[in-house]
Amino acid sequence: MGVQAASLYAHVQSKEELLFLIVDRVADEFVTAIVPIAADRGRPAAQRLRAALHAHLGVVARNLTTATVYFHDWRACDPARRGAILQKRDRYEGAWRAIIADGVDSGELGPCDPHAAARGWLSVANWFHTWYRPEGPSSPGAIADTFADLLLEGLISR
Amino acid sequence: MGVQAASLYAHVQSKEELLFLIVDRVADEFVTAIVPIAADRGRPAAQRLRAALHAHLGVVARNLTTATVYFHDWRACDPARRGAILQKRDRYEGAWRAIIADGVDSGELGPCDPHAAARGWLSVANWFHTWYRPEGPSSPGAIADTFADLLLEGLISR
DNA sequence: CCTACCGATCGGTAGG
DNA sequence: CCTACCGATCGGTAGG
Repeated sequence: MGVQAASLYAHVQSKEELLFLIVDRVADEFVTAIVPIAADRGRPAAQRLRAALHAHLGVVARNLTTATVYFHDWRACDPARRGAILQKRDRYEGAWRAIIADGVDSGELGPCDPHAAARGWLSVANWFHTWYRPEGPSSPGAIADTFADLLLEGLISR
Repeated sequence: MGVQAASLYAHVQSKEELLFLIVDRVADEFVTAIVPIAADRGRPAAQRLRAALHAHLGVVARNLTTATVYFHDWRACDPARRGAILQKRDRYEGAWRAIIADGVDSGELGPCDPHAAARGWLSVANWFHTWYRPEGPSSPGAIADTFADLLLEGLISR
């Protein structure tokens, strides 16, 4: 940022608060991005899952540095702040589970444990930041489509 | 380890060397675990992928602490050692891609980009260490089966 | 937002 | 493997 390290303390009380401000902002971006998709219960679950993956990879791609801090260092927050982050993460992951549960209830998706299935989608989504490079050949949107196809249709030929 | 921090320097030259010894050992475990599966080209690709996921989650579950260091901190190695780690990782991920390519060639798996498909499987595999707890209700083997089903058959009802 | 500074911790060494 | 120690870095404060 072109600023002396000591100057940061005019803006934050401690290094730990700075970490929390970064991590909490990313957590909010994830929640904000999925809220409209979670609310759109009339739409087919497959489309909503695809949209959620698009949204997630978009948040990561637009905030690659801070998203990496979010995934890497949220555990380093003090217990109270970590609790606030965990609540937002739980809300976010709950939205994924609810979308899958909707699809299972309607028969659109095969019978499955929404918790386990959401974990699969979130694994792909959360691992993304470790390998995505903006200068690479594929856009986050194209990558989201590729993985949505894999997770919806599977690998087995038919 | 019940030892003074300074005493470690009787065994390692630097903190960086200690990091490398941990990370390199985990990298070797991954490679060793997949070699026989990669070599077993007569077997259906779906079975080999399932076995590879079993093997991967087993390595992580049996080395939860060091595997976490592996995923979290391999980038902190100095460039030369980081290169050695990357070579092992590339060899490991190449084995996954080869299994998928075998399945695509034989028609057992649908037409797909083995690179992208392997990335999906490896995302699930590599994210595992962030949430797995040995005292939890599911064994690594059961978890591997659940995810293998999801990735092979997909979520869509049929 | 910078300079000057402080105490604590950290990576590492010497000597036993 | 421990004690005693060293220089450098780190988180943070005071004063401007």
